[in-house]
Amino acid sequence: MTFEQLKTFYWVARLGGFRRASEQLSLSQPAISTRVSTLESELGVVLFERTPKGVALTKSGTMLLGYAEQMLFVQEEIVKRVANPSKIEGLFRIGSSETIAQAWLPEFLKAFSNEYPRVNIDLTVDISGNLRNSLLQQDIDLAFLMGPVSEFTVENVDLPKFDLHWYKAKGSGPVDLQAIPVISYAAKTRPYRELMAELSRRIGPNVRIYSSASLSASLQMIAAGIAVGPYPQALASGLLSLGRIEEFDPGFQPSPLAFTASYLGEPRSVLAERGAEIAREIAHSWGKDNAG
Amino acid sequence: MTFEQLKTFYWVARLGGFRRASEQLSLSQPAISTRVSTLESELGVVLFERTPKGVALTKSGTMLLGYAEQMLFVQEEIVKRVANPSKIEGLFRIGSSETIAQAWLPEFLKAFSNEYPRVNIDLTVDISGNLRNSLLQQDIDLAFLMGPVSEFTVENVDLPKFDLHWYKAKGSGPVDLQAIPVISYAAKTRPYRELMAELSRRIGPNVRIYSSASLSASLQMIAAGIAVGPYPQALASGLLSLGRIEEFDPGFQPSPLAFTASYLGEPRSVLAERGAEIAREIAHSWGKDNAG
DNA sequence: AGAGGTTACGGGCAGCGTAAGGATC
DNA sequence: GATCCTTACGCTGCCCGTAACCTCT
Repeated sequence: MTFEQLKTFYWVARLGGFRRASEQLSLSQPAISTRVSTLESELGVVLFERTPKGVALTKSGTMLLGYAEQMLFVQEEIVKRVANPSKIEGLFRIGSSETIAQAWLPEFLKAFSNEYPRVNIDLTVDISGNLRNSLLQQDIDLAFLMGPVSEFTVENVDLPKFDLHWYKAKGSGPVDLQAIPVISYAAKTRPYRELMAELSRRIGPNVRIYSSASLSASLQMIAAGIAVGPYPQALASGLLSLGRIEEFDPGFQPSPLAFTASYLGEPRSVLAERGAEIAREIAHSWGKDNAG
Repeated sequence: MTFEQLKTFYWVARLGGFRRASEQLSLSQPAISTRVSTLESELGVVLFERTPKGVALTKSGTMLLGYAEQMLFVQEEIVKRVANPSKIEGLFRIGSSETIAQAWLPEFLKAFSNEYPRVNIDLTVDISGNLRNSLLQQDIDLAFLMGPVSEFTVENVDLPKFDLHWYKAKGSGPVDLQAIPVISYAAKTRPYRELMAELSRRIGPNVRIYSSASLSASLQMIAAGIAVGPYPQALASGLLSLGRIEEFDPGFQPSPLAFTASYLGEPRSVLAERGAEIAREIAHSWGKDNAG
C-alpha cells in the first residue's frame, strides 16, 4: 500500500471513473488501472464495481474511502506543518480578477514566490464568473474574485473591500449623465449589472453605458474625457495625483466591491490554504498603504 | 514521501539509531540512511541530529513523529478493517507457556492459520519470564503467559484461569508429603515459588520439591508414582480417564494459574490484536468443553 | 464506432545490498 | 580500534507509457 495508490483510489472514487482520474493525476489510464488493481489485490478486496459507464464503490471501497481521506489529510498536514516551504515544488495556478491584478496582486506574487521559491505560478486574469467555473473544474487552485463562491466545497477568505468613487477627466465641466457615457466593468460582471440597474432607475433609459474588460483602458478613457465612471478609489490614485482625473459626485455611490480568496477545501492543498492567507495579509497592508 | 520512509523514520526515532532500525526492519543500515535522508531532503528539513552515539530528534523531527504515528495507525486500521484476512502475508511469532501449549494452543493455531492462511507462524514454548523478555525485545509478537505484563506498552487480554488439583498415581496409598516429593512447574516460575512457600509453611523444611520444565514429563512421573503434584485439572483429564492417576486432597489448593495474551500496543499489529482476540475465544470455548 | 477498462510489453529509474569512507570516542 | 552514519556503485525489480484488445451501448 502506497500513498500514490490511495491517492489514485481517492480520485477514482471521487470522479467516478479511471479515465477522469488519469486526467486529474496526469497519468495514462492504464497506470490508474494498474494502481487500483494492485491495491485491490494487496488488500484482497474489490474496491470498485466496473460498469460500462464508469465505476461505483463497493462496500469495501466505501470503507476505504474514509481512511484514504484521513491519510491524505495527514499528509497535507505534514507538508504544511513540518516541511520547509522553500523546498516545496509544484505548479500553482492562480486566477485573479483584474481589479486585484491592478491592486495588490504583484505584491502577493512576490510574497508567495518568496515563501515558495520552487513553486511555479500560472496566472490567469479573467472576470469572476469565469474564474468561478475554472475553480470548480479545478483548472485553477486559488481565485481572487468577487465572491464568495457558495458551493459547499469551496473555502472563501474575505478580502478588504474596494470603495468605488466617481471619476471624470480633470477640468471637464459639470457632468450630465444623460450626455456622457458611463464606463464600467465588463458586461457580465456583478458591478456592471448593479450599476446598470441603478442608473436606469435614476437617470432614465437614455443613459449610455460602456463596458470594458480592461480597467486601465477604462481609466484612460475617463482621463481622455470620453466617459466617466465609478472606479476603485485605490486604483485611481495614480491618474489622480498626475492631475489627469478628478472625483465628482453624481449623487450616489455603487456598493463597494467585495472580493474573496477562494479555493477548494477538498482535496486539501497547502498552497491554496497558505496562498489565501498570504493574500489576506498582503491585501490588508496594501489597503492601509493606499487608503484615501 | 512514502509509507516506508515514515515507518523507517518512526523506528529510527523510537529506537534511537539507524543501525537498530535496520535490524528492526530487516534492511541494511545504508538503506535506512538513504530513506531518512531522502525524506529529509523532500521535506527540506533535518529530522535527526547525528551524534557519535546515536541520533536525537530535532524540533522538526518531533513534530513529524506525531504525524508519522497517525499514519501508521490509520494504515493498520485499513489492514484490520478493510483488507481481506486471507490475503495478509507475513511472519507471526508466538510465544506460549507450556500449559497453554498442552491445552488449547493447537486449536488456536488452527483457527489463526485458518483466518490468516498466508501468514507463517513461528512458535516458541518457554517459561513466562523468558516470554516476557522476548515480548519486550520484540522477538515475539504475541505471548500466552502468566501475566499480566505490567509495562505500560503492553496490552494484556485476560484468558480463562486453570484450576490446580492434586494428583497422585492411581491406587497408591494415602499421601504423606513428607515422604513423597512434590513435582511442579520449573523453578523460575510463579506457581513454583507459591507452592514452595505454601508447602514450607504447612509441611515444614523436609518437603522435597522437584521442578520440571516439561508438563507431560511431570504427569508421567506422577503416574509412575515417583511424585505427586498440583496440575491443571483440564490437562490431567487424559491420564485421569485412562485410570493412571487420581485426585487427592492434601488440605489446600494452590491458587489458579492466570494467563494473559500479551502484545505490544505500539506499534500496532493487526495480527497481534486479532490473535489475542482469537485466543480469548478459543480458550473460553475450550474451557467449557474441558470443564470438570 | 466510440467510450471505458484491461492486458502485453519494453524501458527508465528508484532503491536495495555490498563495500569502502569518514568521524568521534 | 570500535561504533555509527555516509558515500559509491552495480544490479534488480517496479511502474510507467504505448499499443493492442475486450465489452457494452
